[in-house]
Amino acid sequence: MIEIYLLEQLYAVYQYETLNQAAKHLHMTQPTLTRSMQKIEREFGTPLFIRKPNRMTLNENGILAAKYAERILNEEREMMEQVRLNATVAIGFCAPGPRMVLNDVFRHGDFGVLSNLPLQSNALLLEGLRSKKYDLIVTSKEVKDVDVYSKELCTEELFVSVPYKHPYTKFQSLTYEKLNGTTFVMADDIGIWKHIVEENMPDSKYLLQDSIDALSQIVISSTIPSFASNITLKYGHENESRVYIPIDGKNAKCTFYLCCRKEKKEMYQTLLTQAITF
Amino acid sequence: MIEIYLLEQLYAVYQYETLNQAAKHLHMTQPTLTRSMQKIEREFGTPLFIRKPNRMTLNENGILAAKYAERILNEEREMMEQVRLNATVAIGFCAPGPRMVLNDVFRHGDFGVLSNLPLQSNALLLEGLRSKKYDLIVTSKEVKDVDVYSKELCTEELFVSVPYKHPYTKFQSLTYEKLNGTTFVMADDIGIWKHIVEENMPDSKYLLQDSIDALSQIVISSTIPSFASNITLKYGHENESRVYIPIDGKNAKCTFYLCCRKEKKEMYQTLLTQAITF
DNA sequence: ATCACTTACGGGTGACGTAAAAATC
DNA sequence: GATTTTTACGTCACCCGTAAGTGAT
Repeated sequence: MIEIYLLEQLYAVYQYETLNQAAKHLHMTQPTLTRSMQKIEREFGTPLFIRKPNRMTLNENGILAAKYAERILNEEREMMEQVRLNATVAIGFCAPGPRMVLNDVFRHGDFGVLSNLPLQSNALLLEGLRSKKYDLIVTSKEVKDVDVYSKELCTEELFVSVPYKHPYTKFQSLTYEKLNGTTFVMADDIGIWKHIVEENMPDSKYLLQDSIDALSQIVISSTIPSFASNITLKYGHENESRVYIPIDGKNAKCTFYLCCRKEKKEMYQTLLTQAITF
Repeated sequence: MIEIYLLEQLYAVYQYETLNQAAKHLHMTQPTLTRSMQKIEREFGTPLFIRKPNRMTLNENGILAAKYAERILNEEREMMEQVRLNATVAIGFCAPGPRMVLNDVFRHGDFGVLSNLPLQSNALLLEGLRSKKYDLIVTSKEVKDVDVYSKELCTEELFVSVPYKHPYTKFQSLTYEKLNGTTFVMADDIGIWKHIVEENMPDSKYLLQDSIDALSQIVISSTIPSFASNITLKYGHENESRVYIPIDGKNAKCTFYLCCRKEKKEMYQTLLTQAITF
């Protein structure tokens, strides 16, 4: 039995011609490769190299072995890809909050791999679910379609994030009316929430950030109010230098529903029940 | 990267359905398999089994992975076979002595694998060399064919082996004439030597043994004379309870020649020069 | 009680890196 | 002197077996 790691090393030596070069590409040292090549020869029970004091060349047999190695490595790569693909559950989201929830479920559970697709509107999600682009979708409204099984997943509640000395910190809670007109910094890609805040605070200005890193930087180093939620706070996006104030009113809450095609209900049964954490 | 040994174990679990059975066939313990299957799941990043307290079943994904594993294992087996085959040098011998010599050379040198073919007469060897059944042959006569390159390999000298108190032990050396009529125990498969001793000691009886083990047993536990040679003695077939007496005369020596087709002389150059040890 | 799997612990192999040597260019 | 391969040495990971534990039949 010749292990994959040896075949990988043999193939690298075949490709890069010297142990030195091969070692560089494999991110290891030459002596290790020397030993590996000796081991491979021992296991085949036949020499694969023509050895001269400072030159090592694959012989006819070594080239044959290297070509087999290439085939096997490709098969192995294909196996990894296909098995992972087969295990991937495509879930469409309308907001980043529920994505955090399910990411957490997938990380700790036994449901395979969650593919990371861009956020979409409820309508597009439902269309994608029907066309099997998605295995599951998370919508912000209950779906009453006969072909679709849906179940409440979680409720996200909006918070305003401000620095310690900000005037808002004297309130226990806030409302959209009070906040309307305030300038916020927020991520661009937050799905449904963008419409919600823009509709409820039409006079506010929103400094949209493409990258989460950029947003974090600005939140840390400025006094501009920002948004958070019970979900983002739970999953470690809480900032020590900020105070989080809940927003009252039913428009500041959003309940999400996890949906699948009815015929797949069985398949995702465990997931559908286990995912309920809020 | 999933190593071959893990794929082998996964495939065994697929075949034998329980860890218990698979472990038995793999000659290992269940806990080891448990850990291996956990490791494989970690490396794929997705579950491959449906786990119940005392039952583990491959899920759809696990079956897919197991089938890939089977393919890769077959490829690996094919690689081993083909590379070894490609490295095998088919050598035909007319006697076991030179085979020991070359076996030793192949064991310690870099010439690949020596295939173990039955002993043949010089004529059949030469025919086999021409028809490419053999890459090399070892004959007991120099070959003067124009297509064949031959080189002296070694000279084997015959000894008689007798127990310590045997009457022959008073002689420094013996001759065929003196020995003729003696009963010997000897291996059946000793090629040319069988003819040599039968011709030179026509009145002797030969207790032929098919297996080397049987011969050894008889040599150890009886007082029947037997044969040996400078070569068998060198390669560890010497017996503490026996005395070895050389046989005089040119018919008790045999010089062997290593031959290849002339066009292959280059290829076996190193071997041809390095093999000369007697 | 037996079976099937998992967890905990300890040991030995071996894969790796570092250092240094040998040999060629 | 630079490059390439090999050898020597020490370390750490990990693969394995033993023993004990959990849960189901």
